[in-house]
Amino acid sequence: MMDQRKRTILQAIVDDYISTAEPIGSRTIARKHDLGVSPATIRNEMADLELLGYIEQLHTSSGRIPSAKGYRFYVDSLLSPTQISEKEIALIKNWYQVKTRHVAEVFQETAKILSSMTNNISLVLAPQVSQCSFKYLQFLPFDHCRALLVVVTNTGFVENKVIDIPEGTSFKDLGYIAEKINNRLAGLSFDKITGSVLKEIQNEIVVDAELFETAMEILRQALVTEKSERLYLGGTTQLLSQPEFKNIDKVKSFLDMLEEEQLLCDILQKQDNDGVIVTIGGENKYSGIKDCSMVQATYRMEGQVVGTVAVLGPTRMDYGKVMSVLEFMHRHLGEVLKKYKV
Amino acid sequence: MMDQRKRTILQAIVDDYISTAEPIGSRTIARKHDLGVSPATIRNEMADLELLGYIEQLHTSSGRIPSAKGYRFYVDSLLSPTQISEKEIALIKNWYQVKTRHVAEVFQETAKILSSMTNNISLVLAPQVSQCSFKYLQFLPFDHCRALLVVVTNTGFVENKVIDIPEGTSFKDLGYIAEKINNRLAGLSFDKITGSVLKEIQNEIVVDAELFETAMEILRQALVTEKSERLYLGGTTQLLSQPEFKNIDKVKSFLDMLEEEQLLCDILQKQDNDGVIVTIGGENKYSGIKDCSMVQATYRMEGQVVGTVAVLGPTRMDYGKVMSVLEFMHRHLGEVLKKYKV
DNA sequence: CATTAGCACTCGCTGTCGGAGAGTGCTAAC
DNA sequence: GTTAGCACTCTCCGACAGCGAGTGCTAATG
Repeated sequence: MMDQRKRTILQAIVDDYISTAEPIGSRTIARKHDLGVSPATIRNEMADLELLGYIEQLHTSSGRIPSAKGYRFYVDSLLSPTQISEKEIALIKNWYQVKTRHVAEVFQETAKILSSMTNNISLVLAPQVSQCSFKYLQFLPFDHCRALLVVVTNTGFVENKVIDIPEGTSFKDLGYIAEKINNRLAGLSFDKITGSVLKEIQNEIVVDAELFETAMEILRQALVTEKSERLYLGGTTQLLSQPEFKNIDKVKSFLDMLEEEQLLCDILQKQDNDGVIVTIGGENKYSGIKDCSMVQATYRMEGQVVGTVAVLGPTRMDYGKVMSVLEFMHRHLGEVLKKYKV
Repeated sequence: MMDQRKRTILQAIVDDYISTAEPIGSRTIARKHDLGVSPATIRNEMADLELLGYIEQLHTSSGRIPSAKGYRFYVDSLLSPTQISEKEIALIKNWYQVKTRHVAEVFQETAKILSSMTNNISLVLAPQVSQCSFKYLQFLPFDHCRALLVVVTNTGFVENKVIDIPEGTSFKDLGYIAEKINNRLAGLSFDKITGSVLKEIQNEIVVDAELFETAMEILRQALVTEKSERLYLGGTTQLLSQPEFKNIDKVKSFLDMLEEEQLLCDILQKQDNDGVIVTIGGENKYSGIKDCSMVQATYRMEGQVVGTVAVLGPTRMDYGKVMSVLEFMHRHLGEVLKKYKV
C-alpha cells in the first residue's frame, strides 16, 4: 500500500511544506526531487495518498498539504533520528555556564535555548515541589525591626523575603527558632510538611508564638510560590514570524491561552515512557491547540524523572530539529541541574 | 486665535479619536457634542485648526485626526489634572501586599499594574547600582564542596548564587573572609568598590587567595546582573489590542526593539523637573517610536530621585488616565519600596 | 459679519468581473 | 505502468463602478 515511491513523495510534500508553508503541486515535486517520473505520475500517487488520508487539499486545484495523519507517518516512519551537532552542543553548554547563577535561571535559560533553536514556543516544567525536600532556613540581619529569611531546598531553590519581626525579638531568638525548625524539618519532603508537624515544633518553642507564626507563614508562601513558578515559557514572540499566525486575533487568543499556567501544565501529557513524544494536531486533548503540535521530553535527576521540557508550534514544524534538540535536553538537563543539587 | 470654541472642538476631536481610533468629521462632532452650531460652522473652525497645525487629514475628504501639536496642546492646556480613584488606590495597595516578596518583585508588579491600568506597555527603571551601597555578604552551607553566597544591598536587593569552594576550605574560613569583606565594604556605594579597594582587602586576608578571587568574582557578577536587570517591562501583549498595530510586521519590529534594554534606557529622558512628563510622537529622540508617545515620572527614596516609571503607547493614548496613574506611582512607589530599604 | 444651507467634488471602501496562473483529474496513447 | 494532452476549477489580482462619508466653496440669511 505505502510503497517506496509513495513514501518518497509524502516525504517530499512534508519537507517542502515545513519549509515553505505553501501547498505543493505535482510539478514542484517533479522539479525539486529527481524522481525520474513525470508530474502526471506523481499526480496519480498523490490522489492515492489523499485517499489514504495522508495529505489533503485546501480546495480543488490547490496543491496538497500534509494531514495530521501524514505528519504522524512522517514522524514515525520517515524521519531518521538525528542528533544536534557538536557545535550546537558546545554553544549550549557555554550558554548555561555564562547565563545561570541560580537554579531558577537554568529553567529560564533552557526555555530560551529551546525556543531560539527551534523558532517555536517552549515550555519548561521544573521539578514538582512534592519532589523537593526542605534543607534549611536561616535568618539574616536586616535592621532592628526586620530580618531576611532565606529558605533553601535540596534542589537548590533559594527563596528569600524580608519579614517584619515582632518587637523585642532578639537575633538570638531567631537563631533559636531557625535551629528548632531545621532540626525537625531537614530532609523532609515538602508534601510531608503538614499542619501536624508544624504544631509539633510549635510546642517545642517557647520564645514567641507570633514570630513562629510569621516564619511558618513565610514557609508556606515559599512553597506556594515555587508551585506557581514551576512553569517557564520561552519564545512567545516566535509566533509572529509564522504564517499560521498572520491573523492578529489568532495570535492574541493564543497568547491569552499561554497566560493560563494551569492549563499549560495540564496540556503537557503525563508520559510513562521515558523519552521524546510527539503530539500532532487533533491528538492534543485541548482544542485550543488542535492545529498545533507539541513535542515533549522528560528529564531526570538521579535517575528519577522530575520534570518535562516541551516545544509547541504549528503542526507544520521542523519535527526533526525539534526532536533532536529535546532529545538532547532529555539527556543533559539533569546534568546541568546537578550543579545546584544538594 | 484659539478661542473657546476652537478649544472645545479640538478637545472633542482628541477625545473622540482617543476612544474610537477613527477620523472625526464635522457631522459627528455636531451630533455628539451639543455645540449649538451646524456642521458647516464646525467645518470652518476645523479648517482653521488644520491651518494652525493642530489637526490633520489622512486624505482630502476624510475626517480629521489630531496632530502631534494637537496632542501637545491637549495635554498642556485642555486636560485638567485628575487623580485615580480611591477604589483603584486600594486595589493597587492590596496588589502590592499580596504579590511582592522581595524588592525585585515590586518593580515587576509595578510594571504589571501600570500596563493593566493603562492598556499600554510600561517600563520601570529600578534604582541604579551606583546609587545602592553594599550592605553585607554571607556564606550559607550547602555541601562539602559548595556554598551559597548571599549578597545584600541597602535597597534590599538580595542576590544569591551557589559557588564551588576550593577543596580544604572550612566553613570557618568562609566566615572569616566574609567578615573581612563586610568590615571593609559595608556602607560603601557600589561605584566606590573598585579594584584598589579590593586589593586592600586581599592583602589583609591570608587564608586562601583563590577563594577570595571567587568571592570577588561573584560580587562583580552580582553587580553586573543588577545593572542589566534594572529595566522591567510590562504589558507587551497590549500592543496587539491596538488598531495602530494591526500590521503584524509593525508589531514584530516593535517587540524586537523592546528586547534592546540599553536602547529603552536611553529613550527614557533624563528629566530634571521632578514630576510627570509627556513626550509626544516626533518629540521622541529615537525614530523607532516616532508615532508613539511616552509618559514618564520619577520616583524617590528618602527624598532623592532614584528611578523612573513610564508608559509607552501610540500617540492616541488616554493621556488623562496614563498621567494620573503615573502621578500616583510618582508619589507612592517610594513608600512601597521603603519596606525593603535598610 | 458670523452662521448656515446647498451643492459639487474627492477619496476610500466594497463588490463585481474577467483574465492569468497554478494545479488537478481524466483520457487516450505509448 | 507511464505519460502527454486537455478541459476544468479555483485563487489571486487589477480594473471599474457605485456608495457613503466628508470636505470646501458660495450664496443666502438674521
